[in-house]
Amino acid sequence: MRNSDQTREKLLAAATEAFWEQGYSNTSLRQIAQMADVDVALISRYFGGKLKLFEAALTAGLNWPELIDPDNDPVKVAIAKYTASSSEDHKFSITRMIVMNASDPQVGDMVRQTLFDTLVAPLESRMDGEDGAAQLAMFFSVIIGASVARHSLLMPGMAEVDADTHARQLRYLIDAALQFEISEELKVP
Amino acid sequence: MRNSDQTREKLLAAATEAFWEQGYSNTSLRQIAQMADVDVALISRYFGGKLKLFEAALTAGLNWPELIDPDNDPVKVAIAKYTASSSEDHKFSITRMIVMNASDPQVGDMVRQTLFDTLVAPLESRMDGEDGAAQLAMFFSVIIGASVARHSLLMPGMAEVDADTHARQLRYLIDAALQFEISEELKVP
DNA sequence: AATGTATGTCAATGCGTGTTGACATGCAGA
DNA sequence: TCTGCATGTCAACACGCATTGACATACATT
Repeated sequence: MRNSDQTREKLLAAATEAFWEQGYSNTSLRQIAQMADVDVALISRYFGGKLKLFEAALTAGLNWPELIDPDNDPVKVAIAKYTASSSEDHKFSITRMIVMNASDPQVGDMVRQTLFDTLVAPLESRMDGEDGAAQLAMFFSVIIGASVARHSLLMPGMAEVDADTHARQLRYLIDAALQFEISEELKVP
Repeated sequence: MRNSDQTREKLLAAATEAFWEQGYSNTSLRQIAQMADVDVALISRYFGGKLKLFEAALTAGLNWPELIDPDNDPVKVAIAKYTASSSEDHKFSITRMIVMNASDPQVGDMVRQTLFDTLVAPLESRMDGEDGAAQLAMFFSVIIGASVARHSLLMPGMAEVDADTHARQLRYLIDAALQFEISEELKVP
């Protein structure tokens, strides 16, 4: 039984898993085809090349749709999604995807732009005050740093702790970032 | 005039520049050889392959030697070195090198281990208290996140600000990280 | 000056990659 | 049943890569 839609889905699923786990340059079309149990040539036929397939897999794996939900507090949603995604299926962590591919000459720009469009821009309008932009940047800076330190670098003191403890660490740094004032120093009891 | 030491130095210099700027997989031996104006075959002869050359270039570009100077406050030195390296020659930022290559299947382990040996381990003994390990991890998490956000992702609110402003942002987050207590919430005036 | 070794040059090899075109086969409509 | 198109299969191509070995050349030692 021949079904082109099904094979396209199988290819996209395999590509999403491979690209999100290993990055763009470390994933070959032959590997994806083998995972999907489909001939390699069909990738170029159905998706038009590796770059297009990556583009499709990038948006397919993006699972932060609630971010643009206007009813939710975006920061809380971001924290919840991050901690959830990093504990169970860290595979599909957007920070991991970004950091992994940001320096790639072929897809770096695309990944950066996607990050900006889907994560930064929706939050940008909600930040107010003269330090809003800086706070937002520091917010993402904290999330990205924590993701790298915990999951990529396996930093002692952060990698081996349970999810709740890590959530506390993250929440602590996020709170600090969101209360940054350029003219004020941090005061702690 | 034939001089093997000089060509080795030329190769190592070119390799250091290329590897630190583009990462391991995105740098070819042919490019390095061309930069150094040396034949490609001499790389394998003198260094024993691409992996060994990268290892040499990794330690050659490591310019945080003061970290293990016992007379200096390690945290202050780290901050100073980071801000300095990130403003002028961000090319040789250790955080950039790590994030760029941490997910590489060939050199990821080596890079991670080097980070731990040269940066984390020397600081580990100086952290005290039950939250010392967590504070240290959060300290590096903040540094890495800031580096990525500012230089790799060009995050608005962090990338376009001058070095002094960024140093204030970084210092603010570092102070917060170093004062983390697992049982205490952050309080800000 | 002759010789031997260190250094440099060049070509080729084997491998993996993405992509393309020719051909085969299954399936639906006439 | 027969025809035509969609779908799948296979092989080949061109490219870039790291690595190796044979050969040439410069230099130092005798």
